[in-house]
Amino acid sequence: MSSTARVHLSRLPGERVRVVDGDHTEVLDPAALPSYVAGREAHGDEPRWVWDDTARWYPALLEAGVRVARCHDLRLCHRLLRRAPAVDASLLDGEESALWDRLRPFEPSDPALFSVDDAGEHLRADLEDARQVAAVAASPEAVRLSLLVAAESAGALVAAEMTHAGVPWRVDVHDRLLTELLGSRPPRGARPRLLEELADEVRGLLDSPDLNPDSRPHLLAALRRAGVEVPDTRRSTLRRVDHPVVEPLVRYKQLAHLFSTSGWTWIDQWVRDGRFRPVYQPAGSATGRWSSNGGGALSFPVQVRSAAVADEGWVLVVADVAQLEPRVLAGMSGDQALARAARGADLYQGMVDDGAVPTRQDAKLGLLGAMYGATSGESGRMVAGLTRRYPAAFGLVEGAARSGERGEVVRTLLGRGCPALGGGSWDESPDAPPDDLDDQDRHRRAYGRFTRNFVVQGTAAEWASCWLADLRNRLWRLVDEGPLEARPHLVFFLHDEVVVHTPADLADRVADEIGASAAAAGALLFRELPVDFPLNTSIVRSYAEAGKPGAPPTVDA
DNA sequence: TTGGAGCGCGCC
DNA sequence: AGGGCGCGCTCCAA
Repeated sequence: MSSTARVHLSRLPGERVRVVDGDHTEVLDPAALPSYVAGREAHGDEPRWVWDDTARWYPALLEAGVRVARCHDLRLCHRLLRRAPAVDASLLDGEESALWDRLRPFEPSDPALFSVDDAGEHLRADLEDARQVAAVAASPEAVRLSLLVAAESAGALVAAEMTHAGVPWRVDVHDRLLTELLGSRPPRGARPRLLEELADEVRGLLDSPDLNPDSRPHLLAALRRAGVEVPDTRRSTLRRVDHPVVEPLVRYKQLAHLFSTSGWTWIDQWVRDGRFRPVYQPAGSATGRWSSNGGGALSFPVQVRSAAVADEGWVLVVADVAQLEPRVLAGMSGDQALARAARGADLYQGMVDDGAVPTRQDAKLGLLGAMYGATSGESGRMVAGLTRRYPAAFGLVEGAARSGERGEVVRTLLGRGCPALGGGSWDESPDAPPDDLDDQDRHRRAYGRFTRNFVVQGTAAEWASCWLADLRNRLWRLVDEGPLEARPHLVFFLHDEVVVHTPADLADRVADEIGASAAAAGALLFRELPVDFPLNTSIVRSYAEAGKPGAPPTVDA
């Protein structure tokens, strides 16, 4: 690791904080921590703060106006290193290591630093950190793992900062939208007027006055009585049926979904003081992608994005990567031909221009099919032809699938290992391999599809972490002073997309930095093979205006 | 009353 | 027989 000082923070019984800085140890009152940290940051040496869980320590610092430059998140990295195939796991064993194995992510509902019967209260950050540093150093993949560990920790800082700042949210706009589509807010437990009218229309058309359209069995029975035979009530299934009930029923399902997932209850729960503050879990999924356990940050529908509106005099800079995963595949596999197709804004078109496929749609189907393990249909057929044109790229995912089918674990470019077959979290069957041979075979094949996708999705997540980490620093340097939320700052991240809230006069520079950090992330991960990571970037007042190619950037009201 | 499973939806 | 996730709903067992 670098010469950066590592300062270890641990909780002590009696609500004290132990600070270990090299040979120097002191004990602080938690209330004194922000000024201590601010003092160390101000000296410019920017130590690496080592703590058990960023989500536990950092919010209070941010609340006090203290931003840190770097950290090491022991819980995240412990998990990572435990599973990394290139790490000698025995180096992680030692005093308290079983407790680190069991440490759960910090929950925002917990008291910030101390809770009564919390085993973690006694965990020694300095001891665990020493084991992790040694485990990385001893690995043949030390360089890549160091990068991964740093990027993941930086991601944890970004997550806490985004929750702290929040997405600017106009409740009045959201409410107006809901009222137009659903009618005014109903009393608790009731349907809004327009939704109820649609339900009535469906009941009438199916001649089932008591039907609850939210109940699948009832709905299936009512459809059957009306002569509609369907295996399920999915929208795509219903659309194939020719019956007058289909149109109002599909509309009902759409609006019911909006009402329940993004309606007034959601506003009450997640929007405070004009900010939507989702809770992120960096590396919360098996592949290393972020997950979210609050606010539905990963799925808030396009329909309500118009309520995300920049503050007066500010704008949102929205940027997403075009075809992130195929580009990552090109980079990690070293596939020269695919990398060549990836020069420029549209990788799929690049494959067409390359003469590999007749149409853009074919390119997309074939590539996605290869990454997801499609075996049949149009997608499956495309894969065969493309394998000849892009042998390294297609060979890489194919190899990962074979490894999985043999029951082996696979790893990402930076060394994250996937969960073992039957190990639990990759699917819902913890152990107990099926006794039936056919089932066992199916199980292995499913695992092969998982490992196939894991290598690409996981490496894409690593690219995104590096992107975020670099962008975070660049944004911070754009302005000389002021707390985080008074400067250009990240407010949202979703796999391959970022949103930055910034004073309008800095928007162009922010857009440049987003592009520069994307290029930097690519160079960092795939130095041997330059792959482009072009962005669709919009400067908008409202999130809903973003992402329309050709739409003029609107900077005024 | 509660918790988990399964469904269907939405995001990538 | 296409990967990852969260969430709200209904239904049913405890």
